[in-house]
Amino acid sequence: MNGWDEDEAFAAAAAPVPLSQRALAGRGAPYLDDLNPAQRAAVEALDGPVLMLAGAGTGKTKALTSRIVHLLNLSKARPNEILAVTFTNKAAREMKMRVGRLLGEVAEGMPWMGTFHSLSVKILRRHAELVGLKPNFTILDTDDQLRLLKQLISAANIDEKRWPARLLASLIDGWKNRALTPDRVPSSDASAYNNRGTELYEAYQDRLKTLNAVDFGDLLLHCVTIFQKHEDVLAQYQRWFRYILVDEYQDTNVCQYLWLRLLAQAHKNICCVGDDDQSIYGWRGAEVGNILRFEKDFPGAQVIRLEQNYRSTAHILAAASGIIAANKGRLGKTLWTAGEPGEKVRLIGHWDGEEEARWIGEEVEAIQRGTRGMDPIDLNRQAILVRASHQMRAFEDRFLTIGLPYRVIGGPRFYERQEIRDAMAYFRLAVSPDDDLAFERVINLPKRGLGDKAQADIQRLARGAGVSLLDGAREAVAKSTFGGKGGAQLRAFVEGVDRWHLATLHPEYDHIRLAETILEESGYTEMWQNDKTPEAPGRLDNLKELVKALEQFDNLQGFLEHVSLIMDNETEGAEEKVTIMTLHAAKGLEFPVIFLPGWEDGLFPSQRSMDESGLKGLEEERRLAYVGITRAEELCTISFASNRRVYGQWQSQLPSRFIDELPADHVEVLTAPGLYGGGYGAAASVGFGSNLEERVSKADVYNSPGWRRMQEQASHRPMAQPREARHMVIDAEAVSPYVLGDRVFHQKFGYGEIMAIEGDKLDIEFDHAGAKKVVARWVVPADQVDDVPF
DNA sequence: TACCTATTCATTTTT
DNA sequence: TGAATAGGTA
Repeated sequence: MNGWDEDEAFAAAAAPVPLSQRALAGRGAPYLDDLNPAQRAAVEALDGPVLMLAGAGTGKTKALTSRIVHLLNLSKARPNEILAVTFTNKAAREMKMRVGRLLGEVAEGMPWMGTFHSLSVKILRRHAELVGLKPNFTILDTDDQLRLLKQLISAANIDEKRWPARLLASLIDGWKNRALTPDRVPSSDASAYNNRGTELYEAYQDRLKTLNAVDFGDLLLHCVTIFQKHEDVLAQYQRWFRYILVDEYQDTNVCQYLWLRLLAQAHKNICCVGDDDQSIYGWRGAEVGNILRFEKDFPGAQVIRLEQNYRSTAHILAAASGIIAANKGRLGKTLWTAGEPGEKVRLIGHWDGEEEARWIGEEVEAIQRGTRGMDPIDLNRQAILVRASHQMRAFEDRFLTIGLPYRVIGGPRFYERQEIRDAMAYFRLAVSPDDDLAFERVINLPKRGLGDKAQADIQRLARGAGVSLLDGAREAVAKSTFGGKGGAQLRAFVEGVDRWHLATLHPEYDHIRLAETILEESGYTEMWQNDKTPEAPGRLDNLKELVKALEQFDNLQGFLEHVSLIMDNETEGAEEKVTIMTLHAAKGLEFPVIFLPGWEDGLFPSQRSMDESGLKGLEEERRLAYVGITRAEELCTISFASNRRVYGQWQSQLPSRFIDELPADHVEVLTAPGLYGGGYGAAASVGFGSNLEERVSKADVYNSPGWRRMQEQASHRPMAQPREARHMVIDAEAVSPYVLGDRVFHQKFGYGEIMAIEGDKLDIEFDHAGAKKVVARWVVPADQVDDVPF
């Protein structure tokens, strides 16, 4: 973005001239001048169906947002008549922001810009009764869903060991993704889940209705059901949404496709943006077919291709194009750039996974310092993208050892974390004491001496009387069903919930204070404070953050209403760190420097993917490779290891078949130290320049795990480890504040004892995490660990 | 009820 | 290898 156009737009909007006037005034639309011809075509083709095929890094968000602004500018639609759908909250936020910037106003006036799910909630709340729900239905997370299914499974006398609840859950999700209500599940699926899948699906839906709850899949499916069964309702929305825009169309599933098609039928002004080459969520129900079929589904559709890439160098683009060319049935696009050829994509093989992590760590540091005539690139602008999250560990271990700061993206999202869900269950109970799922979740958390048996008794009581579990518990307290400790604690629990609930009834209660009180009085905070596991402090931190998040809402109700859909996990500080994440998580992002490790057949492409989905699976993996490479702006390094520990077993690995698909002209092959003949001078030979030689001394090579292992293999007997360096204490007092035997605390590994000190590196035997080598500044003395007061 | 031990089984995860 | 879960035992 070069900025001047935005300033211009801002200035124009600051004047109190109506948009339509401005459009007519001839000054026109400055945002149009900043578009390339394809983008401009996509922005100006306002009417009728349009498919915008936007390759990676071709400025699709810019086109999309300009298009919205253009619609408004030409008075084609009022802000509330535009439906703009994204998959993620992040994308929705960004779109809002950028439209607002172009418009010079806050895009608050666009109520129908959001994710499929949030928009569906909005619609569903208005018509809940049409699918047998009350407007205040709760949205279950996957955890609740699973717990519910487990109950149904055991009620149906099915052995959950042979037929896991997860299996049923994914089955049901799959049906919902395909917009199949229980009565529509095809007979070909009848054998699913021991022939009882459909039956349990129906039971599950009944149970949800009773609980006045929906799962994520229902949000979309219920809307589709309403649209299909109630023409008048559908017609109302059809009329309302004059223009529809969809982002990431290649990721839509059948249900979302129907949702869109139904809504678009009246005006047929639907613009879908996507890239079939970046469809990587097939396993989650996304149908590439939706985008491939677009022209058939919407006759007369215009197809506009955005092919000029503004992100990556020519070599990187060529490598990516070379890979993706092997896929069949593409709509076809050719990315090009007006920019420099840049560095070739680098390819390097390593002896094993540790070696690979070690090498990447050194590269990251070298690039950070500036290497080979390249300007220094800070850590924030470098990323390592892996196929599966377990691959991250090798890098974490290595980076921890050398003290290279990193951040891991992915893992459980904030609101999916156990402690957050527990706390939310308490809040839910306070707001709606009848929430049985919430009750079940926290009744014995912290432990109140109310185990399975006690809970079953409460269940029976409640069901017998036709009341909620809380009331059942109340009954049990009144009748003194439980003696001793459990009985007293149950009383306290019931009284507590009553008290909290009462507090929420006050029109102007202090919800932040109440939340704190609840966590305090329930003993939940205390539970974690007493917890000695290394995660406990982090969990307390998360709880604090949760309470902080409450500030943005007026009350607990409002918070609960939105949190299941919008809680994001973006509390990353400004600190400089390398990013480690999965390829999936990287979609839509870009970094100057990208490392793509683990390109080995079976790992990437993943064996499982190929086993389960055959050629389709392989092609999706290939698209993943394409996504990975196209994340890189300047430097992309692909690597593989010959040996890797898989489930604790050493396995020799073959380079990924994708590697041979890379166009050789755009790839520079590096030779790793310690690999095959690479040990001696060859370490620095092939095209690598002298930097490596400077960095990796001979001793390093000889000490590298790969070298050692090679020696072992050659001699058929284990080689002595070079132990002396590991256990020698070098001037411990001078360098490190620690002494052998000191107890320390580490954010990730918890408490441990120092076994050896080498400079600023400590060998620590952790209580739970085992022996690790860690840089001193990552730990604190055990007695200085703050008790995180809540 | 709670803890300890044996067993099982391992992708990707926008909401 | 190790995390997660189920089942047995104190």
